[in-house]
Amino acid sequence: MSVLNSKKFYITTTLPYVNSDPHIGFAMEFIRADMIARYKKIQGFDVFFNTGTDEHGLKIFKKAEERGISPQEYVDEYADKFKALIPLLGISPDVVFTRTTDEHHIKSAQEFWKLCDKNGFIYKKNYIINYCVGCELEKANSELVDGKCPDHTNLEIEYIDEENYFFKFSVFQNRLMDIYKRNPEFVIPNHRLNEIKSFVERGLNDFSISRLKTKMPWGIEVPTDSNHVMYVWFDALVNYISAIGWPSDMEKFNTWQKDTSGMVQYCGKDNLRQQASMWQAMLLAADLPHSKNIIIDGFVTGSGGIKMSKSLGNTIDPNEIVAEYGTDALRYYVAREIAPFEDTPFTKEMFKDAYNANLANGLGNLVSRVMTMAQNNIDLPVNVGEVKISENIVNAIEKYNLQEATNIIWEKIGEMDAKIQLTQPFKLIKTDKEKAVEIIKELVVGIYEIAIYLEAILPETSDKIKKLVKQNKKPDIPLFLRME
RNA sequence: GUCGGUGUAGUUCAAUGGUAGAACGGGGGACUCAUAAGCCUCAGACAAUGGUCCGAUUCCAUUCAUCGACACCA
Repeated sequence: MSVLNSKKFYITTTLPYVNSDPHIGFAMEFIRADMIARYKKIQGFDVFFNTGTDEHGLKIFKKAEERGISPQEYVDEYADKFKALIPLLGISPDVVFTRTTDEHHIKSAQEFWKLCDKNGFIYKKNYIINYCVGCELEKANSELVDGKCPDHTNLEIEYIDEENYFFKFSVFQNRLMDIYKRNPEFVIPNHRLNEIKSFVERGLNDFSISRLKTKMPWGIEVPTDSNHVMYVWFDALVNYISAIGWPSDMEKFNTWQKDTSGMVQYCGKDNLRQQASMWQAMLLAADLPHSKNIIIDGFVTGSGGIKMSKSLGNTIDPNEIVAEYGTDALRYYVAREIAPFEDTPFTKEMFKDAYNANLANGLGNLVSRVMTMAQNNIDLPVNVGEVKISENIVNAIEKYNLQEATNIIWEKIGEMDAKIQLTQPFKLIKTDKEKAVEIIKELVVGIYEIAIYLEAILPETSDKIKKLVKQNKKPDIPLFLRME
């Protein structure tokens, strides 16, 4: 199969850290990236779609220890849980799943380290660690309250002096600012670009990129020093290029990183700095091209914008939603009801309301009423012809604004319901059959168009509608049953 | 504390220096092809205070509320 001449597109999610079960925030990110990937495929691009799991680090090591299993057993179990999202969320089956424990990733991360080292951007220095004996964990300065661990205020923080490798982040300030200035769409939405600009503008500190192996054995060994393992940055972030063959298959790498004019990264707002500054500096350090777009999502919150947490009991489990409403219902909600780029509350109540109003009463009901009229009054399937995605939907998706795109589709659904009311083909059929059939045919073409528009958003539903049109048949069971 | 964002109907959002729009939810109506769905229709809002202006929801200031950044937490 020759793909030499077609356009290329590379999109990736962040790799979630596997210290807990998949949550709705990642499900949202995954679904959105999938919609963009599917859309690009429909537009004729060859698409590389990457996701995976971040599986190293002290927290995972400790959790495995607590459960008395090996870290590898622990991460295997979690990798499976995250892989299970692919069918659950209706993700393209050809998505590439990169684990940071994969052999090729480990090699890639080590080569990346060596290259940055060779280029003079890695050095060793002493690093003071805040260690809480109560948590048995290192603490960041920002995690401390009045110099103490908030969970163990009775204990003193121990300051441990150890040697770490550092990355010369500070020298990239101007070059990063340059990227931001030359690429006004580099970070989407714009206010997040401003945020990262002001962060970089204030000046950058080098960051620590290794840990002593004696304290944290669960990581990728630093290739130049077997006493150290890599800290998360030089491990997890490198997956974006290890996934596409760097450095073992440079032809593949060039296809997906250079011919695409850069990777598109989806991430949550808590990942802005890593993706938009640290990772970009790392790419510069390795003489690799920077990313094309970094799309920042808001958080899914509980009712009233309150942070979701297990203790508040306001978390949403994607498994539960899909079990009750189906994959496409969740995809619909993610695309249209959760604001792109901003925080949005998500409650089961809100979900049910949106489902009933727009999927059961809206799309599902429209397909039923149109196809019933078609089946009863037209002998052969309607010739629907060639349908292209409309211009305004294309524009919305180019801006990664799935809400705007789906709004356009639902406007069309509303217009079709209004048209049926206005033209009343179900009544006209008794007096002017020819005219009524003509209207019904137009309606069938209309829902076929909607099916085409929905291909990337609700693939399963899109297929169902196309099939019904081709068979000139009303659905045996409603597409989306009303929920009470 | 410093810097920045936001505050509009019950809810989620939109627009605008000059009668504030929508969707969902709620009330009413006529219809029946459809999942008691769809259509029509009614009610309902500019956080507070001051200022600029002929006129402010929109600009400015202050207050209150809320979110974020201020780095090595992923």
